[in-house]
Amino acid sequence: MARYRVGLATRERILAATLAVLSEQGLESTTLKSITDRAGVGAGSFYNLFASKEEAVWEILSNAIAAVDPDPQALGSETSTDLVNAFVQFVTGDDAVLSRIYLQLASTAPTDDDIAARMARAQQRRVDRFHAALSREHPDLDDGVVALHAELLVAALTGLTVRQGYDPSFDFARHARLLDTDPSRTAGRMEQG
Amino acid sequence: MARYRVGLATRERILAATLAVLSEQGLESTTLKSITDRAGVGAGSFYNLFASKEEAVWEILSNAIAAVDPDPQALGSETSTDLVNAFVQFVTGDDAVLSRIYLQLASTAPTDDDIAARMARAQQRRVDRFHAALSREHPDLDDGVVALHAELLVAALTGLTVRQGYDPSFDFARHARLLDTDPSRTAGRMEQG
DNA sequence: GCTAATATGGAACGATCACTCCATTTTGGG
DNA sequence: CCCAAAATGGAGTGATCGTTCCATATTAGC
Repeated sequence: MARYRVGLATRERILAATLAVLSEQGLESTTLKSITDRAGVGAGSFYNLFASKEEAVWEILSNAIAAVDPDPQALGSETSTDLVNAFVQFVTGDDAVLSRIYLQLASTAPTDDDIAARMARAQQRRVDRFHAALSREHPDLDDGVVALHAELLVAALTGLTVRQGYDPSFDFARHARLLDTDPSRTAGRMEQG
Repeated sequence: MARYRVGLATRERILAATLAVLSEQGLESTTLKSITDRAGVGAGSFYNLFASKEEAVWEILSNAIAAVDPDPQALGSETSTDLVNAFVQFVTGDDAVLSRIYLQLASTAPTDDDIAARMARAQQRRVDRFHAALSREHPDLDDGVVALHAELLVAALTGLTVRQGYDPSFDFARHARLLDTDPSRTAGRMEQG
């Protein structure tokens, strides 16, 4: 759509405005008007560059999620602790509000199949990362056990994010770092149950 | 507001319709029109009985949350396993959709102080229950450790609920029942960290 | 510097929403 | 049976939303 230099520059300004509004006002208050006002741009310009409001929002969120990757090349050097710390960074770092928006989308997913599919993919990727790291740290354990423990770990981190959402004084990092990154005991419970 | 028999009956019909629409269509699609159409009632009748749409929705949600209580009189006889099972029932039982709506509200809470306060109270009550049960089961452990473990347990359950939201094939009950209800190892990690 | 492609702002559109207003009917205590 | 209070349906209100349309201005290849 954008072919002239001015157009590409405007596109960047709009994306920056979208990030700013999302961070400061949350998903619900991120209206087209709030974005275009912030960017100092008319609605016509916006729709000359984006197919829909959703497109701009997704572009920001995708970038935010990808940005918190401790090992972008997937070299297999990251530990489960690295991954927990990356998650803590995602939730408490500079763009913390985006993690809440991400969560908000996850909760509305059941209503929207498209969103549900995107969330499922992102979640699976994250669980796979934990799974791989845990396998490296505990090569002796059964793979099914490790996979399950990875699910439980990511779920706990997600749940702590929810908790943090309505109680800003909650010490997310402390709780996150106290989670169990050793699947051994989960293994014990599986045999028992 | 309602003083005649017909009015009270209409009130019940509206609440039943609200529950039905919430369950079948989710929070976002629960408009005033969808409620009144389902109840076979005009908007005027609705506002003769309820102050706002929110009032009806909250009445349904409060009931749903209260209904999944294993020990309503708080006699202190419930175990942590009872509480986990009650949570499983809340998420996978007949009114399962309500747990997703509950979660959806939790995620939008940061935007709305009133909702945030309600959610914080409900969450605290749940954590306290787990805390009390765990303390009964492990009277020897430090209270701070048990409190922290209760937080982690409820967070994990919440996270698994999110997971289930966008992947209906997820086996919530299995994962929930494999969570660690023994704070001992958490205690170990606290000393270490 | 000509010109077609692109960019721009903002009025206008149509849909949706929660809620109000009110003429009319129904209720039930005395 | 009376009649004030309560109940009722639904048209109407005003606000907000994403999106479209279009006249005008700017860009950049030639």
